[in-house]
Order: sequence, then structure tokens, then C-alpha cells
Amino acid sequence: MAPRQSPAKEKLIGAAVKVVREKGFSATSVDDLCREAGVTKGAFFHHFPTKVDLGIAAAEAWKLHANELFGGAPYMAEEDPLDRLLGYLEYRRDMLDGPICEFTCLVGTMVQESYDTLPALRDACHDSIWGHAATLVDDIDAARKRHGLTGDWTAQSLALHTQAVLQGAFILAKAAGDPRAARDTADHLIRYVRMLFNLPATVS
Amino acid sequence: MAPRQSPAKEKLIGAAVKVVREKGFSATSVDDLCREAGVTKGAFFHHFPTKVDLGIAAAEAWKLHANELFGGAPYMAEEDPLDRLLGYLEYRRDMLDGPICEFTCLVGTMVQESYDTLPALRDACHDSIWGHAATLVDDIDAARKRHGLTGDWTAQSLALHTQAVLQGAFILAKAAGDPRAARDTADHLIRYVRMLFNLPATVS
DNA sequence: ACTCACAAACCAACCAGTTGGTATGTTTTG
DNA sequence: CAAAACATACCAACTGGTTGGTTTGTGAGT
Repeated sequence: MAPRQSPAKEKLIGAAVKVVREKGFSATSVDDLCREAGVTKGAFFHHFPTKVDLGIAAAEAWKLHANELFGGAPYMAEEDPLDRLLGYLEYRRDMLDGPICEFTCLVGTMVQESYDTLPALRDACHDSIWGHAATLVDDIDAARKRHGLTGDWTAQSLALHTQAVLQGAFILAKAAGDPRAARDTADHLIRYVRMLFNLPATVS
Repeated sequence: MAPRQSPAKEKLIGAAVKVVREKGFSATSVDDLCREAGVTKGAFFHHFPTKVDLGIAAAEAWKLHANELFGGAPYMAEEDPLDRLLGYLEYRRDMLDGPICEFTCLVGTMVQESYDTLPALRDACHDSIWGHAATLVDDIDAARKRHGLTGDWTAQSLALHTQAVLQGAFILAKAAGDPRAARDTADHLIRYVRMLFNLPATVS
């Protein structure tokens, strides 16, 4: 239902998602992006006033992509909200496989570089992360009620915690050049959530 | 006891630690680093063959700095290794306060940008993170034995998990421009470790 | 006739790295 | 012991290439 943007604009956003994840935002030049998208600089600056504006558009596209991907995943059919939450976490753990460039996070990468120097881009990254975390909050709250939990933590803070652990896992994978440590960290996260909800700690 | 390097070299490493944490590695120019250190470009390339080599030296200095800081912290006097571990985590949580640029991690920032393009720098970041995590492993293992724990996780994986959570917390703080979400995530980590060791979940 | 979407050529500023040099030790040698 | 030879630490000026961004032009659709 997206209002079908012009092809050059979409190709540039796709190129940004790909290249920035590999090289980082500031190491990616406008020429890199045009080359990847198969478009000239004229087209670039026709659609985006600055390079930062493409970064912002890419962050927004990334949020839509993520919420579509995880909103439509098989575990979303589970009836118990806790099963949906655990399904999400296991799905994310299982994604930590194969080439690193395919599971890392665009906005986590961008915000590391831009938080102090490019506030508009930082805000777009914030919106992307918080917007994705928000899709978990209702299930966490419903799971708390259904399983009669108390505990001095909020659904929002647990949702953000899952995102933090995943972002940290990406850093471990990048540093090691190998996703094993990232998978172990995701397993710790799953074990934590199971323990919070009084399930056996054994990870599936 | 360090063999006292030349002043320009030390100033450049200090400048790299500061400026790269604020702006990221590739957005930081050699001129930025020279200006911050108060030396000329000639001095820079006398001591470091390339900008990447300064990044590597900064990553090594960062590891030494961290292991010195946390190795000499007050909680290290605790007798129970579990108290040392929890002391470490609470200390790290309490550091998540004040200006963001003062608690974020140099090597986490650098490896995000360099993992695919600058393998030598990535390896130095890997060594820094893994080297710091290693300082926790013995205490975790000793705590497991003393508290009679079983559980299908390794001390190494829990040590790395703490680092992942902290790295993720830094990303949340950077994205929000505010450390509150990072503190909440550190509290979840502390709660997890307490639950693993069968302590009351309440966070101090 | 007019706008939109794009292309090509171009620009000043900036980039990492080089050059050729000086000042200050330190080591070797007559 | 002193002079010569060498090494280290540093500096100012420069270079070729790259940067984000601009300008001007053009072909297709309306």
C-alpha cells in the first residue's frame, strides 16, 4: 500500500540499507550509494537534499521492513502472548546465522556514529528502535497478566532490553567475525525471559 | 610501569580515545586528531604508519585502561566471587549517568564501522572486548562452584553476555540522548544474574 | 508550455598520506 | 676525549585523489 515512490528513490534507499550496514554511514560516500543503486548524483540530490536525509529515509524504511517481517512471522499465530514473545526471541536467535551482513542492524550501526554529530539522523534511529520495541510491549503486558506476574520491571523496559541484547549480540558477532557468541547471548536473553515467567530455564 | 612513550604518541592515543568515541572512526580525520592532541601531521605519521594503526593502538590502550579501572575498583575486595561479579555489574550500571560521551565504549563504536572493511582494527577490537570479558570468567566459574550451580551455560558465555548487554545499553543511550533506558537494561542484566544464582530478584 | 525525473559535468573543501627538513640526543670510532 | 655518524622526534608545506553538493541540460509525459 506504499504510495509507490519513483524507482531511483527506492533503489537509493535499498542501496543505503545495504552499503551502510557494511561500511557504516560516514565511510559510505554518495558516489558509493549512486553506484550501488545504479543512479547518478543528479538523481540522488533530486530526491534527497543531503546524504543525511537518505540516512533518515533508510532508517524509516528499516523500521517498516522490520515490523512487517516480524509482524508476519509464523509465531505470531500463537494464542498465548508469552509464546509470541518467546517465538520472537527464538526467531531472532535463529537469524544469527550465516553472513554477518545479513542480520546486523542498520540503525544500531548508524546511531553509534551519529548520536553526537547528526541529531536528525539520531532521532530517526531512535524512532526506529523504539518503534520496533513498541510492537512487543502489548504482548509482554498481556503475558504478565495472564501468567500472574509481579516484579519491579515494566513491559517497555523489557522490550527495550531485548533490543539492547540483540544490538550487543551484533557487536560481538562483528568483532569475532562469527555469530557464535551472538547466539549464546541470545540464548541468555531467552533464558532470562523464561525465568522471569517461571518457565523451566532450559532453552529450546 | 609502562615504558613511557613519547609525549606526542600518548597525546595522539588519548585524542583518538576521546574524538573517535564522539564522532566515530571514519568521521574522525587525521587533522581532527592532530588538533585535539596539539601535534602536527608530521608527528602523527612519524608514530603511526596509518590512521588505522592509531585506532589499533587506541583499542589496546582502551583494554589496559578498562582492566585497570575495574580491576582496582572497591568491590574487588569482596570475598565471595559472586559479590565481585554483582559489584562489577552494579558499578557499571552506576556509571550510566551523566554525559553519554563519558561512559560509551571506544571499541564497540569502532568495530561497528570497521568489521568488514578494516580487519586489523576489527581484530584489535575483538581482543579488547574478549580480553576484558576474560577478567570476569574466573569469578563466574568460582561463583558457580561455591553456590553449587548447574545450568547449561558457560562462564565465558555469561561474561560475553554482560559485555553484549552493556554495548546494547550504550546504543540505547545514544539513540535516546539519555541514559535512562540503558540503566533499565543494566538492571535487567543484574536481575538475570541474581536469578541464575538463586538470589532474590530485587535489584539493589 | 510546463513539470517531473533524471543525467553529466563540474566545484571548492577536505582527505590521508608524503616530502624534505630541523633540533636533539646517542653511539661509534679515531 | 672529541668528532663524526647515526637515530629519534618532530614540523610546515605540499600532493593527488575524494568528498558532499551544485549547475546546467534533456527527454518523457501531460
